[in-house]
Amino acid sequence: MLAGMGRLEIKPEEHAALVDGRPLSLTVRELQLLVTLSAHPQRIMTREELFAEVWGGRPRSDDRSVDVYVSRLRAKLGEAIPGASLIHTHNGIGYRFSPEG
Amino acid sequence: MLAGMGRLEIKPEEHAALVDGRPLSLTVRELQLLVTLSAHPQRIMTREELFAEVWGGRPRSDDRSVDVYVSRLRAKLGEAIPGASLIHTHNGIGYRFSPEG
DNA sequence: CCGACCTGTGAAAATGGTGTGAACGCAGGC
DNA sequence: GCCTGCGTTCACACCATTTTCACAGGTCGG
Repeated sequence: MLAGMGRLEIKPEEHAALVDGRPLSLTVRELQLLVTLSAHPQRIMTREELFAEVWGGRPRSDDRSVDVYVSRLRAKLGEAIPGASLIHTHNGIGYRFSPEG
Repeated sequence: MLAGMGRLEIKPEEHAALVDGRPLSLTVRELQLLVTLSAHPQRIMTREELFAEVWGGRPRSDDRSVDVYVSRLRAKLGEAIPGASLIHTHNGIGYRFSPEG
């Protein structure tokens, strides 16, 4: 419970994500993506769903924006919570947020 | 109910198979196969049927794809639900999915 | 105008999935 | 108990997808 998650709070209304009470410095897009992912814990979300929520509309068929922002998000989360892996890849489908790690 | 099955939920629409609420990390093929098998509980399905549903078309006469993917599926299910044997071999015919184990 | 940052894109590198052949093991018939 | 046929698993080569990097254009504040 203390390991990995429980340390991370997400407050969309305050445009903030906190680790141990300290705000991460996320860009708007990164935060939107984190909010969207974490709103559906343990649920596998397709790129299309994520894109629709964060960017709006439909992604081009070869659009890699979601992947790139997942990568950036992971980098910042990984720095703030070393060892935690909160965002899981589901090959050929999309991504899944898991509070447990 | 708690032993073996009842722990396993299969949600094709969500591209997921859950054990105790947690998604297994199955590949697309593995999931397709599990979905197909579990759609007909207690029914013996031939390799031809399974191949047609998952791969489409007819298998080559010496095609072992179905067997290999059954093996991979069993491995992942066995890890997630130790002791359960959900997929039964019917020699010379095919495979059968049994929720009871 | 300048510098700092955010954003999306293309492309290279890394990772993971797929199907095949071959080795192995088990079950059933004799 | 041995043979034989089928099922199971392994190892590998090929292909697809994901991850990461570098960059160019845009925006905002000083």
